[in-house]
Amino acid sequence: MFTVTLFLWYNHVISDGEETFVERIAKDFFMRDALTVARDLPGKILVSVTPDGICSGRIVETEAYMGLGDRAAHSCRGKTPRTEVLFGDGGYAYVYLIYGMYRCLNISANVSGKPECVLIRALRPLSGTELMMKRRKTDMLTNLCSGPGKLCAALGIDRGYNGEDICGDRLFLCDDGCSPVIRTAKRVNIDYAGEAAEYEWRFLIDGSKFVSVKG
DNA sequence: CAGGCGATCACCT
DNA sequence: GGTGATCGCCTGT
Repeated sequence: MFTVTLFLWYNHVISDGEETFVERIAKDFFMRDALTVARDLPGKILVSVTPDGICSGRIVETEAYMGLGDRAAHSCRGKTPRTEVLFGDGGYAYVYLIYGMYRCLNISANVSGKPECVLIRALRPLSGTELMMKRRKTDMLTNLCSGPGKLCAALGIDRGYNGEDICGDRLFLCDDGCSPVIRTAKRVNIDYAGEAAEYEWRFLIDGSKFVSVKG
């Protein structure tokens, strides 16, 4: 199994005893349109640091939400208290409660005034799997982070993370040079969005066993 | 200020 | 494949 230990004071990981340097992803990565960011994120490593421990996983599935013209986007009808963070600069977490009991993690994209974001839909677990298994009450690796609600539970992300800097101390992303083959699909559970439901704005690592739903 | 509902998940058949 | 859980947010009165 691929195990990673992250040392926060250096930007490197140790993978199966071999040291590999990684780059922390900076704000400019997220200051681009959400479609570009959503396509570039699969393969990158998401890291969560909490008092209980450090968890990380490789992003294997994302969706782009394009704001004002996108009927599936929460921000399509303008600014509300909930969606306020989307109207700021890219690179901040948008975390909301869905179906009364689960949370979804998005990263705001593009510049201030363009309320776009990328939904993180699934991870391949890398480090901190024991902690994630404890939080999720399952020991099945392919079921640990295979959905937006699941990965938030696994990483300990609650609504206190809304507005959190995605290049910060509690939450950040790394690039270890992985450049997987990406395929597209329609976004999930947005049947209400009319024509926008047909757009192929979901991005997955081709062949990954860790995605949420096939499509 | 009340009512409807959702960018999901787990469990059932 | 079908459905119930569960609650904050948004909309329309």
